[in-house]
Amino acid sequence: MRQTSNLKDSSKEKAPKVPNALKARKDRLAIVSDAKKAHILAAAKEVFEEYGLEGASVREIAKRAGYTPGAIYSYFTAKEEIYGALLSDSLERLNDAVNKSIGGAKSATQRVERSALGFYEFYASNPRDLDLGFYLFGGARPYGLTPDLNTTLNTRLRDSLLHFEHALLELGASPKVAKEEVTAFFAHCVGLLILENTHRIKMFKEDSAKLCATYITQVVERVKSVKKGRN
Amino acid sequence: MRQTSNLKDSSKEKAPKVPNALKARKDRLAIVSDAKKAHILAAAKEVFEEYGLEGASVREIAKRAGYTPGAIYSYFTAKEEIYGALLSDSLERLNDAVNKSIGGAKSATQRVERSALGFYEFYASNPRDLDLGFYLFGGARPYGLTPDLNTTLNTRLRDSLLHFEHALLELGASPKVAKEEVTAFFAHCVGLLILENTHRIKMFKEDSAKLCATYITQVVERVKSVKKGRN
Amino acid sequence: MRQTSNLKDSSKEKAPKVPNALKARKDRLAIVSDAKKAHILAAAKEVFEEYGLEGASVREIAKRAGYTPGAIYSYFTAKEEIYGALLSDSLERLNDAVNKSIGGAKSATQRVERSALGFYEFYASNPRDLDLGFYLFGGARPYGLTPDLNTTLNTRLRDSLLHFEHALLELGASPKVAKEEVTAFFAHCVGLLILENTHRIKMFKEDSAKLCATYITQVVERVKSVKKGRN
Amino acid sequence: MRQTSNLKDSSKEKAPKVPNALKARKDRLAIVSDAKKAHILAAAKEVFEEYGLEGASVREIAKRAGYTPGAIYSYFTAKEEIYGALLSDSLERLNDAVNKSIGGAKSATQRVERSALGFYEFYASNPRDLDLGFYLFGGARPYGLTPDLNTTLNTRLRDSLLHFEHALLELGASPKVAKEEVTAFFAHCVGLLILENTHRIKMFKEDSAKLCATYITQVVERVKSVKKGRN
DNA sequence: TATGAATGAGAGTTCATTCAT
DNA sequence: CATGAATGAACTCTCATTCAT
Repeated sequence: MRQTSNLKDSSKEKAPKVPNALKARKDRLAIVSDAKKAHILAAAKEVFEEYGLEGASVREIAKRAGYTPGAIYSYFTAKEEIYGALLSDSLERLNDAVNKSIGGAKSATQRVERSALGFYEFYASNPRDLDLGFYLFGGARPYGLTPDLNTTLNTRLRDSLLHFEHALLELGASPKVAKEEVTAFFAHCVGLLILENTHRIKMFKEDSAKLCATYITQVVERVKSVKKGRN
Repeated sequence: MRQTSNLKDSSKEKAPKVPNALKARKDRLAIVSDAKKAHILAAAKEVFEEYGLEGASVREIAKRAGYTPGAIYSYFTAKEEIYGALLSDSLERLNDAVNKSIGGAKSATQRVERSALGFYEFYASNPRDLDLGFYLFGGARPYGLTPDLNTTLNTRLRDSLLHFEHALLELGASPKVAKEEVTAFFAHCVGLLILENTHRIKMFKEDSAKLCATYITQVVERVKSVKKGRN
Repeated sequence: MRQTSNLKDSSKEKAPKVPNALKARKDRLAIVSDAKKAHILAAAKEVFEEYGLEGASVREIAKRAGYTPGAIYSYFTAKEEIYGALLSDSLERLNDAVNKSIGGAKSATQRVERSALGFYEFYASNPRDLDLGFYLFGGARPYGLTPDLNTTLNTRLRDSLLHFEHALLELGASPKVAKEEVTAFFAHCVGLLILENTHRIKMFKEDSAKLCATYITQVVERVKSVKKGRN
Repeated sequence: MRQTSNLKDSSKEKAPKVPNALKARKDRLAIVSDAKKAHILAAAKEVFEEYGLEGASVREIAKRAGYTPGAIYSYFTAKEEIYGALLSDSLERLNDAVNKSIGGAKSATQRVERSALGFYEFYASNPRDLDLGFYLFGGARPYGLTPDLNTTLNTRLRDSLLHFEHALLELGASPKVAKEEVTAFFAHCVGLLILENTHRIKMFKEDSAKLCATYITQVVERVKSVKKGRN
């Protein structure tokens, strides 16, 4: 969990104005608080997934975390804040996953493929995060996030696709084409994931992972062929 | 609105056993009743769109339609029935729109393009229907529709894409490929529409209608080239 | 059904002020109305029995009688009036049953036995009437009968036990003893019937009809022995 | 009120692992909670008596106890649970009353008389408990008590009459006769109490307490004379 | 007479949130 | 920090009754 932490980077601080003993105590408390917060968030994640955004109740979250409802408000000021924290954390993990996926890629083509697949696979194998992210993708009613947080979250989502865009450029796509392909890929992904995740895909009896791979291949081919054409 | 009407075609009836006056009165009442039902559904559509599936309340629907909450239950037996009626109607209009779009198509290629575009454009230009259909596409928690209705609705959705599938076959696609392309197109569409409709697409600064057209062109090319390859 | 009828005894009327034709028409209408009323009451009886006094709804009564709820109010001014009519009718039938039971009794002893058994058996074999009568016996909340009707009904109930009282006197009981025995018998009956009718009697694994017969025998013996003692 | 208490006997505890302060606080809260629960139950008892089982509303109970409706649900999970608690408590007090009544009885005859009278008098002097118990006696529609609770309550009711049955055996009655007499007495009691409690007894102008005493005397005589006959 | 529509009150229950302790 | 109690508003839905037609 990577929600904003109470912990501060304490290195390089000199001439503390607050006595060191007091400070240490504060840090200790903050660590404990963070751990409890994370515990509540884990419970909340389950509940949000099980009951949906509106169906989830603070009562249920509290129960699952082993608290009374009131206690939750020591850590979060409102139900919506919990959702914000959860979403925030989810996006961090998405970016981590994409970064890791690109890891050892040796060619531009590989970078294109792995960044795209990394994105898809994160959500395919973490359906709960798809549910959470749904608000961002547009499926759910806005949920009262602060405009600031909203912007931050959108940026982080965009970030997760930057590697893909860069790799396309590397592969020879024009900036315009790259942007178009990123958008189209994102839409395609969202569509496939939704269908897959809610078993609605069975309607068409297809395997969404395979379809995604096919789509990525097509993107690569398109970009390469256009480049070749220009040469 | 196409919900099952109380009206019956009364032309060509001779020697009525029931006095004409009575019958006429019943018809009149049925017309009024249908109109009122439609009026409530219109109000409900707004409310569902504004507040989402779970956020919408019978109270609000009633208020907007100019009724007390209890009055709604003269027309619908439960909140979910309202949603069902709305969704049902929406899918009928979707099918109408697709049929109309194919209308004067002169070639298989045109049939492919128009059936796909017809689907896309219906939702692009009727965002409220996208919201309604969302349950079917998988975005929201299931909403307690009866299994029967659920099946019916899924079938109607599938129907709206059958023209596209048939046209692909006509164009030379194998049944397998046709199915895959339908699924992929559907996913792509859903993704684009969601992004477009919730203004999330701006994030990528692209025009989703254009992207859809591009996608359709690619489908046509793919199918044609595969066919050519086989020849 | 013996609810107050619209029919009037038209014999012995001379010099009618209203033309005969009109009168005949009125009578005809009244007969139809009575029949319909009776039909509604029959439906109501079922409903009251099935759902209890408070659980019964005008909607349900109307549905079972093949009417819309509003139509009921053409025949009864309120739900409670239906109950009153039902109760009234029930008591008339109770009195009929007791009278019939005494019919061919040849001795005072037989009259005691048959009047008591007649009372018990009416309710034992018409459990629905027991439910109805329950208000009178005290089990249910008062149900808004008019004081007039209330008095009438109480009187009719009392009437049904007068034969028993008279027979006891005949058998030699003093007026005081006769009254006490009537009251005690009534209480005993009510208790047994309730237990029997609601299957609560099984708790004690006894047969209430047998217990009632036993009780009546005891009454007869008591009265006879007291008389003998006095001689 | 004897509903399951939160209080635990804390005497004789040594070396508490939980700090005493905390424990004391918990106990204090539990006492207060119990008192409040009792207070709500008292209000509920009034309301149930005034409006009957179905007429009583959670809103009214809350108002009378000085709460908002929602607050009630901190103490009871459903309206029916309130009724169950009330009935449970009532039956405990009934058993207490009967036990106390038998207290100093010196002979079998006295035990018969006192156990029966104890039963009668409990309800005669606690009319509200008669109303409550009515469901058990069969007067009202079943009220959705859990089958478990239902069984428990029936057992407790049966318990309250066991002393009477045992005393009859002691007096020389055969097991069969004892059972019959218990059942008959119970029915007689229920009948008398209902009549007395709803002032319906006035109809017969008799004193139900006197009638009950008379009935008990008769039982004793019957059992004794049968025994004598056998000797 | 009978209908269908509508009302207004009220039912039980759940909820996010607050707050004294 | 955590609790248990409490609030007040909201929820879906049902009811007896009225009334124009």
